[in-house]
Amino acid sequence: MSSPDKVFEALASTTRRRILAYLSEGPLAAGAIAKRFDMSQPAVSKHLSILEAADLVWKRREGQFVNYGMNADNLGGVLAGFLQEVCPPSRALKAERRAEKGED
Amino acid sequence: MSSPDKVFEALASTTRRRILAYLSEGPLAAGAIAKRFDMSQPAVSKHLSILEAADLVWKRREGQFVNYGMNADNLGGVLAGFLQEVCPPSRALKAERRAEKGED
DNA sequence: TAATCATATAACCAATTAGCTAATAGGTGA
DNA sequence: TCACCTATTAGCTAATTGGTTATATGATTA
Repeated sequence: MSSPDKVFEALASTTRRRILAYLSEGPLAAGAIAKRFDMSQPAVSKHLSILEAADLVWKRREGQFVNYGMNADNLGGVLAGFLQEVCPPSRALKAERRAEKGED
Repeated sequence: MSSPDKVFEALASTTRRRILAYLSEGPLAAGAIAKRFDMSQPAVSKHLSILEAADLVWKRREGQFVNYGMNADNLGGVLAGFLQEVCPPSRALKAERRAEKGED
């Protein structure tokens, strides 16, 4: 149930995009994420809650810890949907393919 | 020379994403764009300059008019680049392909 | 040159954002 | 229960954003 509005708002912050990139390597507890960033732990917590509201990450309490992980499908879906809406189809898809080349 | 930072900042505004979608149908003069949106002409002008700074649109003066058009390649490139950086590759690309299906 | 049309810039305002520290809540284990 | 650790929420501030109206710039035409 994540609106494109929330996703793009979430992605507008460089810090949040870096958190996502960091999470792409695998799930982590909130504190472990905070340690990597040069800001207070509450600040990171707020960023995580914005990412969660956009459904870009999931969250699961495990004992004292709260683990976060990426929702890659949702991110890909929203961005691809936007590209489809906004790009003259042929050119847009070519650009994606160019970036894909060789992967997978 | 458009940084991802500027692109994501530009895309953070719903109004700007709507302007892009509108421009995807073809180039238009600033005034023609402004008429479609329920806000003042200066406000739209400012949005256009932010889109231009992110290199998401081009701008060309023609007589009294200033025409704007999309830079679809740059948009696609930045978003695809980000997906590559942030998504566990296999899943991310599958999501893009799902959205592409049938197009082109 | 003066009048007019199309855009952009300036100056301002209200609302939002991103950070901080301090306080609170949730969970573990002596 | 108490002490301790982890994480979130509250309350604050400074900076940024997105809009406004008024003014300035640039191009055309009489």
